[in-house]
Amino acid sequence: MHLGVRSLPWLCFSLRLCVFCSHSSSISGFAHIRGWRSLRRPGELTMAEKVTFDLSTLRHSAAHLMAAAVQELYPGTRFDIGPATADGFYYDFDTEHRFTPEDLETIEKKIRGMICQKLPFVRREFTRAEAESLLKSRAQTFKLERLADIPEGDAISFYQVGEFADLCRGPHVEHSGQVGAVKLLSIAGSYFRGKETNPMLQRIYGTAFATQKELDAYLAAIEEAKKRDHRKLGKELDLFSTSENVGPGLILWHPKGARIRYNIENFWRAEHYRNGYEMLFTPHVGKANLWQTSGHLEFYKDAMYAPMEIEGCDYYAKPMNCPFHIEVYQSRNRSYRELPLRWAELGTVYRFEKGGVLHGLLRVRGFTQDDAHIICTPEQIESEIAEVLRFSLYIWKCFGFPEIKAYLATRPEKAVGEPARWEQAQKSLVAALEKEGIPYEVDEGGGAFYGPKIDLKIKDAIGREWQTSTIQFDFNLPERFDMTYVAADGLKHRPYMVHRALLGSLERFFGVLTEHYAGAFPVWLAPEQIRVLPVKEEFIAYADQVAAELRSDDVRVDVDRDPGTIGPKISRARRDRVPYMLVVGGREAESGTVAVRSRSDGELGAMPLADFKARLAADIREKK
RNA sequence: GCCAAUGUAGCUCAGCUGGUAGAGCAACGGUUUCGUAAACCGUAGGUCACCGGUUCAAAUCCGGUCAUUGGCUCCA
Repeated sequence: MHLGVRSLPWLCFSLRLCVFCSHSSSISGFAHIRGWRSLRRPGELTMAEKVTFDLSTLRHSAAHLMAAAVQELYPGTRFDIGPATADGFYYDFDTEHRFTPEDLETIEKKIRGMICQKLPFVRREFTRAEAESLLKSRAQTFKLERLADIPEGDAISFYQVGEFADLCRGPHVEHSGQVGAVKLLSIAGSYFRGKETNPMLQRIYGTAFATQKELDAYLAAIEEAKKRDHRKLGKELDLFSTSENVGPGLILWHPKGARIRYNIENFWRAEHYRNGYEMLFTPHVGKANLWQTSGHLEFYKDAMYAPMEIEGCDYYAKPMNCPFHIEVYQSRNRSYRELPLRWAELGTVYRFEKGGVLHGLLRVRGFTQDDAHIICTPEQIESEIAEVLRFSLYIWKCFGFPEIKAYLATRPEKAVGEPARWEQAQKSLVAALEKEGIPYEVDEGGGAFYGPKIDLKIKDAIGREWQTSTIQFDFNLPERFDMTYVAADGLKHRPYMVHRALLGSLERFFGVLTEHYAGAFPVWLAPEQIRVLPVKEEFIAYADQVAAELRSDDVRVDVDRDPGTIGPKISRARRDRVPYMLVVGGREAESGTVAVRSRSDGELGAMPLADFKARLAADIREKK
């Protein structure tokens, strides 16, 4: 009994099934019997086996197989949905049983069994009433809600594989053998329909590929990503930490991490000055009335650190820098002749993020924004945006991210500012994107309530995308703070204001950078650029001499003073991802040379120290 | 915040069904004097996240708290 239709636990409620069964045995190819549309029978699939399916179809089918396995192993489970995702699939279940990692293996085994059996995926259409009574009889409450979502007039279809039939639009592979290779990856909780007030379901994530080889490659990629995990590398390379005594989501930068950050910041500052920005410094806290005016207390109070009362006045740790920048603007009258103003600050802000969302450096409670505000006239806005885009691309190139994607986020339903201004702002964003020749996608309704924005995503060394830069129009704050400038007509006008962050948060960016370089920071950023390794204890003196000379050129250099052999020294330097090792012994001491070993190119042989310095200078200049 | 898992030496981890902790690396001391991916010997290091309970006895069982991890929700 290949189809298992007769023993259907919850589909078999109509005589039609019997009709189908008797016919299907004699029909090859597609069969249409009162709504049933069968696919080929398993024995006749020789041709179909060569058919390749869209990966997301295959994964969606894999999700059904997983659900089928779960239904069999844990009877009484209620099902929600099981779609394909970017790298795999999941299915949401509601069951008394709490899934454990061991269960994943059991379920996986069952799935493999079904794959071997080449069970067909069978589609059947129902009327709404039939579907409803079917789902009701099985107490599939979540499915009933999903059914109600299907618009009147749309087809209501079920797909069955093995013993499991699921309300589902499809499409699916023809039979389970085509699912290929499946791996279940993790268990997680997830709210029904993603709403916090709804019950929490158990979600199992997995992935599937047409072949085991592709699956293995994917799993290897996961392993590679794990090796690059900034939390692991941060510990291993002694870059940063958090402490229970300090508080979750608050980062302690260790000397080596701080060195890298300092290099990033210095570069950032120099480039900003070169590109017409000025720097501001503003306080970490401000009075409640400031946040009242800005609207933060109204919109984001829950996400702000609780106030501290000083002299009968509430002060809040800043969740944003903008109100302070606006206060600088408001410190005197402004003329159109001053505009545009481009004010930047590496401002550390504090946001009370919910405990469960914190993640290494990528999601924290205290972070430093590379924030800037551009205050300009409406006429200047387009060229200012274009300039920010050009500047961003340049910065990303310097940090080794040549591939950038842009997203234009437009007016959401709840928004401030007249639609005409939104229209105009969005138009200038598009014009700027086109002027810089940056391909972009439109994120309809994805803008902030106060204005449209462009988000940039960068692609790292192993192809992952990270959202970092954001360029946001703001119709809200200039109004709220009643910002004005005196124009040529002698009248007060409202300036345009743009928030923009390139690196985003320095903490987050540092995490991304660590993963991008797998901890092997390029010479210009590396906390320790050079390590001098004497081959014998007696050459430590010469090593010190070499180090001193490099240090006088502001090179970040250390000497491995361990009295041991050269092997372990090289091993340690490699472990610490030092870009250059200089091995020195009797030969080098005599000739005033260094034997250079590069992290990326291995042994380069002995060369005069001056030659090495030239090479190093070139690396730094080229940001290698 | 919600669901689940985890928390043992600086790091990576072992420690079964309860009988008051162990390895490797790192650190420190010594031996070795050595030329490109880890020499040898030794020493020290732990209120087993924290608090409470059960028990003659708790790293181990139970409850709570905190932190971390995988997700969900959120992300100005």
